[in-house]
Amino acid sequence: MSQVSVLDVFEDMPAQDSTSFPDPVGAEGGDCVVCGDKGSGFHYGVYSCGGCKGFFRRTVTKGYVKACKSGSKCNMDMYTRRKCPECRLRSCRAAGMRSECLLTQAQCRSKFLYRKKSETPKSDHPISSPNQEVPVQPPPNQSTGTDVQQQQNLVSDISNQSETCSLGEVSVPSTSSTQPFETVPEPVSFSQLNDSNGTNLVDEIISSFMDFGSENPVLTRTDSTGSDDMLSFLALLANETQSIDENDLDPSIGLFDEVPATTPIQSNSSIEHAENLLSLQRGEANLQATVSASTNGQASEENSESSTSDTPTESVNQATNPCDLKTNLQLSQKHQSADEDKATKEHTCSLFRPGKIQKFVRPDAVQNLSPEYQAIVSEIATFRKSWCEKHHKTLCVLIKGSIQDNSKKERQARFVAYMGSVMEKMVEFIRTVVHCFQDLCIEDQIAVVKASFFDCCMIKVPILLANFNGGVHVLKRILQAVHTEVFNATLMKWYEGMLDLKIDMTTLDLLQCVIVVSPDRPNIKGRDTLEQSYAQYIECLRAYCKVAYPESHLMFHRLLSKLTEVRTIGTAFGRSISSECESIIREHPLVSEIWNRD
DNA sequence: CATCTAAGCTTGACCTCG
DNA sequence: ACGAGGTCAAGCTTAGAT
Ligand SMILES: [Zn+2]
Ligand SMILES: [Zn+2]
Repeated sequence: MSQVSVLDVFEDMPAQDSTSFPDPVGAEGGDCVVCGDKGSGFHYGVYSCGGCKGFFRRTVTKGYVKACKSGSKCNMDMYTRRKCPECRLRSCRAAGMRSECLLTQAQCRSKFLYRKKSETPKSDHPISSPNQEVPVQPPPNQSTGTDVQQQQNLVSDISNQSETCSLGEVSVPSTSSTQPFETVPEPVSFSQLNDSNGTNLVDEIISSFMDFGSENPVLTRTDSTGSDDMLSFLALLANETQSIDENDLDPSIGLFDEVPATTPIQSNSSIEHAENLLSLQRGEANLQATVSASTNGQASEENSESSTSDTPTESVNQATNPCDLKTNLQLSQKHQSADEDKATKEHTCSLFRPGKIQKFVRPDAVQNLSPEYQAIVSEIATFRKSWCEKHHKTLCVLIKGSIQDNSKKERQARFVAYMGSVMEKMVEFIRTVVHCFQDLCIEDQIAVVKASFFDCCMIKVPILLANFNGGVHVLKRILQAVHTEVFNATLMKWYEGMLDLKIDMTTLDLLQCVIVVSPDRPNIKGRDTLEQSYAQYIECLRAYCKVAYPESHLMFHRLLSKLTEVRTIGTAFGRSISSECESIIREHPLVSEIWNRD
């Protein structure tokens, strides 16, 4: 039962210019352009029959179709159209049907909730406990309520709730001690990775890659074999899996003892810190955070009811784990203990070399921006640069650790732990860079993070992969344990497609901002705030594209279409996770808020 | 191996909504 | 009226039992 992803099919097909809005295809009153059946109207831009309309909607939503067995060249008529879904999808695409015309899941959900709300205007008490989140009920399931189907619905519902995501950031929080740029510690060489000449290949390649002077690093792939081509090196690593796994790691370094896959990212010290912070803050959020911060074992009393997350209290084993989304949102500033910092420092390796990064933005480009956008861009760049300096060691440890994970179970645990850490960093990014975030109420903040998590993960994949030695290799190994083959292939294509744009990190971060403040999130009270911010980031992105990619006039439009695409793949990312991971996810409160639902 | 059966999946006519 | 998404009976496919 081989399957082919919708994105793959679309990529194969002659792409329409997504920046323009072509005239509808086909004649009113005529036959379906796809299959020749009697047309019922214009659907997704094409005059087509109800069957093809439904088929296109279902298929795009689902994300994959059964692969064709006869070379993807089947004829389409109203009788044969059922025989080969892949060819039918190709016909739809060829006819000009546009997936952009489908509403996003957030829009659908929004619509559903809106309808539901307006259906029951009487019993709707305007005054509701701030703590009591409107229980976001999924649409009623279809009649066939089997276990498997429920499971699928569950997963898809989660993607409904949490639409987007961000992979680039992992790590140990140490916001308090922002290091001055000039005092970047010199990385200790990870000398095992030597080439035949005895020189340290890794260091050499990475330094040349990172030594981009005053330029914002451009993430790209090339076919050149020059030493400045980070990706060719990554490919090299991918081809040399064995040697990296078995030989290139020096066990004496003991990197892997530090971050076992199953260790929750936050530890006891975070709780203390959370408590300290909470004592300084006032308002309803305090209660929620307190609830979240209490240890799971004790969370039975008055807390259990007010908790919006449905983590079954009895199933959580970690004695202390405040990895709750709310708590996380409270922890705007987390301190890393000196000990931890020291320990991490000792394990610095050359996977990433922040010392080589001078600037994350092209000064000349920024100067041409209006002061408003200049401020936004500079802030993003500063954050990213400081982030790299702060977290590179932890990332190195994590990536090296991932290489070490041999069993599927270990990799799944790593993935879950990693997602938790990504979530933390994403929150840090949002809090630091996206100013309007602070204006939202805590429920909105949670909704926004949940809804953008998967998409952000996808948009940031290039940052992760291009910045870290062996990133592709590591990611592939982990993903094999967690996602379906079909999805992984799609993800790699997405990744390559992003690299082909040759955009820089600041652009990716701007995209992330746009994703985060997308106003079409379900159940948002502060929609106006988001809308304003959204408009601002979109305009900023347009302006930045103009100055940063003067040679590429279509860049802004390409990025917009990537934003559409990222929703599809982000949704697929959330949906295609292996059911084997469920138990692990359940043990990680933060991650379970994203992937599990009631 | 053939047949039966239940469960799961896909389709498309028909529905509501804005 | 139009074109989105939602619904669900009917048909088709698949996996497991006999
Ligand atoms: Zn048709
Ligand atoms: Zn075919």
